[in-house]
Amino acid sequence: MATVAVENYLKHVLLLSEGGEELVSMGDLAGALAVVPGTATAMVKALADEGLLEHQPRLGVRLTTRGRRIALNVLRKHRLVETFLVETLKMDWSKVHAEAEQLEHAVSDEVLDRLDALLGHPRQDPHGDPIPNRAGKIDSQVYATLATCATGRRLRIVRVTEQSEEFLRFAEDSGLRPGAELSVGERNLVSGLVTLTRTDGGKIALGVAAAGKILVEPRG
Amino acid sequence: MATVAVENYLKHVLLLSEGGEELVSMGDLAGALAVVPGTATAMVKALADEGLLEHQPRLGVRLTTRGRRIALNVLRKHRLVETFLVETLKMDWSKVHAEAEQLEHAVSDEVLDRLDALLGHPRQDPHGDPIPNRAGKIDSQVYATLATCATGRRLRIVRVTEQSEEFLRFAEDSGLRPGAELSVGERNLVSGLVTLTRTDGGKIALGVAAAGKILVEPRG
DNA sequence: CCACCTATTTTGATTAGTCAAAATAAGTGT
DNA sequence: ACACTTATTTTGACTAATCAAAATAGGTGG
Repeated sequence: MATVAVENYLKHVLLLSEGGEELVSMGDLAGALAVVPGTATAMVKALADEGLLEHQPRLGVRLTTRGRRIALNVLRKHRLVETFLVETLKMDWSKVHAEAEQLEHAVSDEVLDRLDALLGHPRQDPHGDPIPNRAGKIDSQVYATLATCATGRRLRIVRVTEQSEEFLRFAEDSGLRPGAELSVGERNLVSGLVTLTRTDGGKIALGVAAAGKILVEPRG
Repeated sequence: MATVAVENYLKHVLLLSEGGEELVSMGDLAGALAVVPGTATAMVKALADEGLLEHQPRLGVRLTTRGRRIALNVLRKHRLVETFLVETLKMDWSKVHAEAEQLEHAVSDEVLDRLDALLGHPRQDPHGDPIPNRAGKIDSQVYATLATCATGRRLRIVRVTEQSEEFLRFAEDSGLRPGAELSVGERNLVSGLVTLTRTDGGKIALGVAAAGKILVEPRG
């Protein structure tokens, strides 16, 4: 059975490869896992020996089919647990990521399936992140962000791709959660400022980096 | 923060001391944790240095106040999680012990409190084991067992003190779960056999060791 | 009192995961 | 082509938790 550390390495390789087939650099992986680069190299070598990922020295890593299967299962646990914490236990969506980081390694497949049923087989978690189904299939639709979308049009927030508690608390306080509707007033590339208008007329200013974390679709 | 191993050592010292103040022998502790005796000695020495338990060499160990506080919190998590798995997720009570062994180390105090509220602050888990409250207080009523109680009287099962899946499946199939009513027909100390009569008239034979795992109170 | 049995402790090794710091490989610009 | 920068890998050391097996300490029975 995969240890907690192994599950975390595989999960982060999956997240960093955006679901695609690109190589993930050792630096990015080490950064995501908060370990020094040498540690990541050592661990990656071991995981490659186990056949869970493919290591191209000095270039990066990519999941094997087996590794991907495990990573998707961990991600499914993470996101279903987050959904449970918000929907059933009424926890604040800014806190559930940290909780799920622990629980994702302790929840069995049977509990997972029962949670899934209890919640009505949700497709997204509270942040709008897609939940892989039991077969490991995951919606990977590409959305525009508040940093890249057309201005003036009516939009709906579909996803917030940032897990830090501070960011999410800010988003919550500003009404920027999945499902909320708004439009982009103006975007100043020089100052890096994006101005939003909520349906209630309220205006919010946002840095372009933060705006890039918020995915939207045209309302319709 | 206490590691998983530390939490397990403290929890098992608590369980083996029956809530009382008696010393727990190293052999019993090592057995409960499924480690060799030398491992338990080493770990106990470390925990004593941390001030979590008191080690009397060659005699045994006992929890300190700090160790007891942690152990009770772990036990509370274990039993509330079991209750959640049975009540909310409708899992079989014979399986929830193993699940809770994992989850008890991953559930935060905040999630714990919300589970407690969701379940309506239960006093016992599905096996009838008392759940410590948040302050660490735990019902420690002494009950008779099917091996020690008077024969002929009408009884109610209050608790089944054995966690193994096989035993619990047998108990379930025989209608021996907390709340069930029955009486002890006869008890043969020579053969070690206990005969039970259910309310529906059905008879069940049980070894005296198994009978000792089932706690009862006079119905009334 | 001595030999023996049993529980406990010690000692030496092992594994997983980690860090710090030195060594190396791969560009990049001049 | 050469010196530089930067990412990656290697090396050596450490911690937590464990096992196997040898050493030891208490009783217990004769």
